[in-house]
Amino acid sequence: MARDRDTRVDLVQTMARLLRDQGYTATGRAQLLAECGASNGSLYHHFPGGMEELAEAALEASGQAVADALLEALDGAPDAALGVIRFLDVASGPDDGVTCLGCPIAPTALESPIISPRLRAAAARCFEQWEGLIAERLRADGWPEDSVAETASATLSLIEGALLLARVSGHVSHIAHAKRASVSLLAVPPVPGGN
Amino acid sequence: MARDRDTRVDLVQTMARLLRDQGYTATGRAQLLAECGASNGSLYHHFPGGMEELAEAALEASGQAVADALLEALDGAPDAALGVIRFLDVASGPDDGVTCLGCPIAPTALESPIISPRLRAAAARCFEQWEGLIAERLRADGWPEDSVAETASATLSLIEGALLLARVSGHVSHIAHAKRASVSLLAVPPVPGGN
DNA sequence: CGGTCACTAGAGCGATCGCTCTAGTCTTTC
DNA sequence: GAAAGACTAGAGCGATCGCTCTAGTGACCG
Repeated sequence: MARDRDTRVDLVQTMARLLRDQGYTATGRAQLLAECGASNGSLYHHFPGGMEELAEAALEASGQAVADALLEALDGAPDAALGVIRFLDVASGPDDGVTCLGCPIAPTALESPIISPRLRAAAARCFEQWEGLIAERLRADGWPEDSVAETASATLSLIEGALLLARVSGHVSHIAHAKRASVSLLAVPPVPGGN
Repeated sequence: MARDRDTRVDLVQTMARLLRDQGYTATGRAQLLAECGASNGSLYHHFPGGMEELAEAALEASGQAVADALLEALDGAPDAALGVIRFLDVASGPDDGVTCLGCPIAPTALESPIISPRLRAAAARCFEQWEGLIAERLRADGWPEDSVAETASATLSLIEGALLLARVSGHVSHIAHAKRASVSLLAVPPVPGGN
């Protein structure tokens, strides 16, 4: 059964990479099969639902990988802001000063609402999970409950936006700017009611 | 030649809407022509470069529309943070509590780097312009020059990320959270007048 | 009036799309 | 060794892709 696992994993990982680089619609079956060396029959054996089912599996795999990285970064940092900074170091990919891989979910997420409700839901689950991880850390740091969800949401927005801008513009500096912004965003929590 | 102008404008506006809703690759020629009632011949008369040229024109139109809204919001607000808040009110679209139209550039921008360098460049120009408008306002508010670009970048990241999350999740609350975050992000600059 | 030109309508092209289906090759199990 | 089942290879399907091309329409100008 080793052969089976390999092909299936190959399909998911290749699809995940293509979704990150160019989104769902732009990823044709022919390109996918060519790049991972699988055959058409294998694809429909492992994923009877076709491209959409494979894409969903790929989104889930990417989402979990990001969640793992985020959790590790947050756990290993003295406070949430430093955790976010550590995460962005990893998430922005190998730094060649120009290319930023960006979020593996966002491209598919943005085209999904009309194209495929199924993929939209999968993407939404990823974002929700990540936001939950950040919120959890804020709670552990003693943030007041009524500002936890709000701050976690804004932090994730900042991260996603920075990855988007960095990737499109080719300027990794957007990531650096987001890091510093996260410090002021995640400064010591204000007293409840101070707004 | 009013007829000419109308068809051309129709094409651009319909394309802009489709790009916002589903991105470039997912927008087929047939759908475009059906939704704006133009014929294939008209498309290639006005845009000899085909779908890609039309998409570039649509991105530019959308980008300018956003720039206009952003400038108006910033100009009419007492400080940058309130300007951003005003802008987000407009940019998130008519509020039905669920749907958020989102950024008209982002979907195409994210799939463009590999698909079409031309569209990537057009999208990058839009983001650059918007960031410039925010930076200008910060300068006018007396922000020290060495933090203007950085803060403008982070602010745009926050905006883009919030629009993304709101659209994918269907929770407009992400927009509200970004508004409050922009307040702490755009709090009074360190040393007014000093450098 | 006839000529010119901007514009539109839409048939038709080859290429590619996602997918189905059959035949074949493995590994496992008795 | 034979049967069974998991998996792969790849030909072929109808539909749709972006695009080219020709014919036709109507407004303007001499």
